[in-house]
Amino acid sequence: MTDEKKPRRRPRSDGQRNRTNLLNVAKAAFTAGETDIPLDEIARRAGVGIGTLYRHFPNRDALIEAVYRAELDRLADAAPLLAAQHPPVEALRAWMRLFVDYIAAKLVIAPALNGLAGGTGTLYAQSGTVLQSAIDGLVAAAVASGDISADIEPVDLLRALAGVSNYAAGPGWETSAKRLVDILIAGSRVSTS
Amino acid sequence: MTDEKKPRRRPRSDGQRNRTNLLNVAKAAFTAGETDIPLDEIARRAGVGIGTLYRHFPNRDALIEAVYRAELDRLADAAPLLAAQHPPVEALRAWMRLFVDYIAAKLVIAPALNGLAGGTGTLYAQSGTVLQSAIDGLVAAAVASGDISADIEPVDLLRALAGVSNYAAGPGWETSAKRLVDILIAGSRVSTS
DNA sequence: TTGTTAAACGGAGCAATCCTCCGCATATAT
DNA sequence: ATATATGCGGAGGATTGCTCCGTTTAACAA
Repeated sequence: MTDEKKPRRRPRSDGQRNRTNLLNVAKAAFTAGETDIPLDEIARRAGVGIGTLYRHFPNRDALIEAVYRAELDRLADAAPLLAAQHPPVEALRAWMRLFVDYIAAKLVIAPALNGLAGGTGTLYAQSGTVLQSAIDGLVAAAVASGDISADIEPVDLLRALAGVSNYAAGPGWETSAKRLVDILIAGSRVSTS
Repeated sequence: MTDEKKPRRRPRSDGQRNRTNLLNVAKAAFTAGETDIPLDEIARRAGVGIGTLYRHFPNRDALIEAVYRAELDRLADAAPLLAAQHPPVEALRAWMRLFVDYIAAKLVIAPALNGLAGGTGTLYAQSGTVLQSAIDGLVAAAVASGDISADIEPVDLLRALAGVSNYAAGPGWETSAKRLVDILIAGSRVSTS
């Protein structure tokens, strides 16, 4: 497997520009709830040909994943920052709330995302990792400080949060989601019984 | 709104039979992970014409919802049964575990289901109610017995469980899901701090 | 049993969408 | 200025969702 990268040339500037254009347009569309928008339409709005879209993103799922990944990376990056500013348990809570805020900010990538899950589930395996490591650190710190139980698996919390994004509809869902965060925190503490 | 039903005749037997046939075939296909199966194929496997499928279910989403609803009803029906057999908190825990089991039994209707959420979200509003009332009863009993906090909104727990179904992939997901149930129960108890 | 009628059936065909293919244009490097 | 690899663009084949309407058949009455 000689998998070496040989960048004989620098990547072309127009290519980069078109790529980010496509991502922005797609993100805007998905955010606006137009999850079933034809790909031709996305290409048109971005001012490129359909062929260009398909070169950058070989199929619909790849495009969705790319949009999704970009946002998740930003969310993941917030974790170490919060860890530096708050005591462990509060950092964890804050991050989970941030997760909720992301969904509230109409960055509802979840629905689009879930369409993929039906296929292989590989998307989660890939994209999940950045969130995974983000929350891993937060939980590890809280365990180390003796605040929450060592039995807690970070992925459990992630699953719960993911669920929120699906039910993210109807009035009052946001307060409900934040209550859930508190329940999760309370349930994760070292047993006081 | 004269919304009266005038069943001038009894429903035709072949109609009923074809309808259940379609539901069974669709359920089998979705369960097997073929969420993207063409509707023509479903009709073929059920031994009916495509037109028949579309009369019973006006579009793909309607078919998915019908499959989904049938399973959810069964899950909801289990709630009062469990309530009669266990103390309140344990009944709640048992029901939530049953929820997990349903997903484990490859009744993964969730992925298909989530595809719809992107649209209007009305599906959740409709189908969610049967689960809602099921868990409402369980929680109310647990609150009444003084075991869990009155602040708990049942829907919060439902959201979390729904999340599990999305992340239902990879080895060990099931134990993770059951751990989550325990966390939720622990977090819902009357605060001991 | 036989006739009548409303209900259900079935599949050809239209429209929309996904994605491929390949000749053309342009940015990069010499 | 020239060469060439990289990226662009859109026509078109294949697939799928859904509609429409003539034909078939089960339910009911006499």
